Amino acid sequence: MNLKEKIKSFTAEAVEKVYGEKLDFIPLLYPDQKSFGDYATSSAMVLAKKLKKNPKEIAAALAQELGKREEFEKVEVAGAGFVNFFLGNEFINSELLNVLENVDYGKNDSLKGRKILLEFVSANPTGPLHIGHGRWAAIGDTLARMLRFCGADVSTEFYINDAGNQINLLLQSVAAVKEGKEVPENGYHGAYIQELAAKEGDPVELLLETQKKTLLSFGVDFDRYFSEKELHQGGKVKDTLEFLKKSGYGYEKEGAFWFKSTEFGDDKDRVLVKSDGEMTYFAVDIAYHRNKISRNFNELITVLGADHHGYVKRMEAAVKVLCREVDKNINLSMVIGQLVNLFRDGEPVRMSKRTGDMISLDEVIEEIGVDAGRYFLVMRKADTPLDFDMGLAKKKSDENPVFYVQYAHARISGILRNYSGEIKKNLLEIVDSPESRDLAVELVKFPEAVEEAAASLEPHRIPIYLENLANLFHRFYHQNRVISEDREATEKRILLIQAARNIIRKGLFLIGVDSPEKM
RNA sequence: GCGCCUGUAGCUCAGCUGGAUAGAGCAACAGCCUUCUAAGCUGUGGGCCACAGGUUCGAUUCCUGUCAGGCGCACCA
Repeated sequence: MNLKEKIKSFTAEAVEKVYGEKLDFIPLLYPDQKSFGDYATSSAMVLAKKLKKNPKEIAAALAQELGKREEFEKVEVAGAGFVNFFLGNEFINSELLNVLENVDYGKNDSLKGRKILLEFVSANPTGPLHIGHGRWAAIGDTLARMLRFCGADVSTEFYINDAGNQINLLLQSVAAVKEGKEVPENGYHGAYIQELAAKEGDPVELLLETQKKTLLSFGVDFDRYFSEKELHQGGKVKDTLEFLKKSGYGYEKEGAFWFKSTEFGDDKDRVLVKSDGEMTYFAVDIAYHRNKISRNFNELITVLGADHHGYVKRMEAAVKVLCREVDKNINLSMVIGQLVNLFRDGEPVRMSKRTGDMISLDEVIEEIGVDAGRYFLVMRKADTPLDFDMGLAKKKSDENPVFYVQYAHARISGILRNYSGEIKKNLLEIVDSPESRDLAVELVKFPEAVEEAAASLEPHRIPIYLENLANLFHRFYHQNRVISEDREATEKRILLIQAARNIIRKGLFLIGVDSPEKM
């Protein structure tokens, strides 16, 4: 159990002990002022209504009870009825020793038993990946790392749309170039089509290999690349349509076969088989999800570009129907990633889909590097559009947050290189100044920061945590000389910055960014 | 017209299932390197949290409406 959860349960116990009441939710927050402690709860205000008592009185009684816990130096009542918790140095110190001894501090089993299929990117193999795919890749891969860190069993998957209309258009476009003819109006026109035409082999395979290579160079690999073609070949799509028919959620109308998604809140029913006998993409995707479910996952997560969000409702509907077949309740979560606007030093970078002259993810990685790329693409909440300035990402200055965090790591590494000596760690009280305390408390909050980020599927919280941590380290560094004549102080500070380095490394690892020893 | 997302400092954004005087970075201004990396630190200025109602002891947070922007609304993928 992480510290936050622990304090919540302490509070719940105190409430029960003093008032015999059970609260279904304990609000626990980080106060915005230092004088209000490290954590605070407003439970007394919630209880006040229920018990028809003065919130301050309740808070006082709770504080009295909670003050007995050895984790706290003091527990105070403040304001209209807040209970403020101040962590004790002894407790902080003992937690720091855990950080030092356990390289995987923060690793937990809060999501143990959850078998998750995480699908992301899933680009059509009809062209090179662009910056948007980069965002889904960075978000998806970070999610996978976070969820695993919290004990979930995660399989990552890239669904290859290697069948259907778009593929035909691609093949026609390449063939046209080969024969020296005009590319069809609705075909693909990018420069890469020319390159493909000059090469031997299946254009789809070639493009897929290029995409895989791009992703690998971005530090993103998948447990499985799932081919749409295989679904068709195995007759799985037809089976699925059969099932839908039997389930009562499929019906024939005007020569087409429809899915009754309106039963589940969709705007209209959706066509699965067109009147010309062709299956829609949606039909095939239902078959894919049926396959996912048959593989015994108990949770499905899909990272989806905002340009496909119209698709959410119908897929949720489909999964509900599919669940009935196996008599299980499988949750489908969609993480919608808003689009990326690319800039170069404030000027928008033109992206023309029609001519295919889009700047590719490869070019972006080449220009700004993997670290800055991944960092920038996960640092914003997925549901806000991202303004990505390549000029800024390249800058090695304080405008650039990724360097700020990495620099903290490099600085610590530099100090540690300068120090050689034994440390008797169990004898020491590490926290010995306001700055060291602030830094230490932040380190101890790492587990709950990761757990909350994972539980809410919000990878952007990791960079935010790291920037805050790096800031606290830099402040500590300026106020407290680490290596000095004072041997005891030196040892304490070495331990503290070692702990900080462990956490920064782990945090950067979770977003797939390197931790340089030197910069 | 309908649906989803967004609207917080000059700019880019945080704000944890409703809580205390709304935060950070950048930009601006003023300081700090004979000391472990100045890619850093300290300080100052800067806000009707888009707007209007509602629920509540308490709303940036929840509900309704309005306005603005993004993205979707096919027997395309």
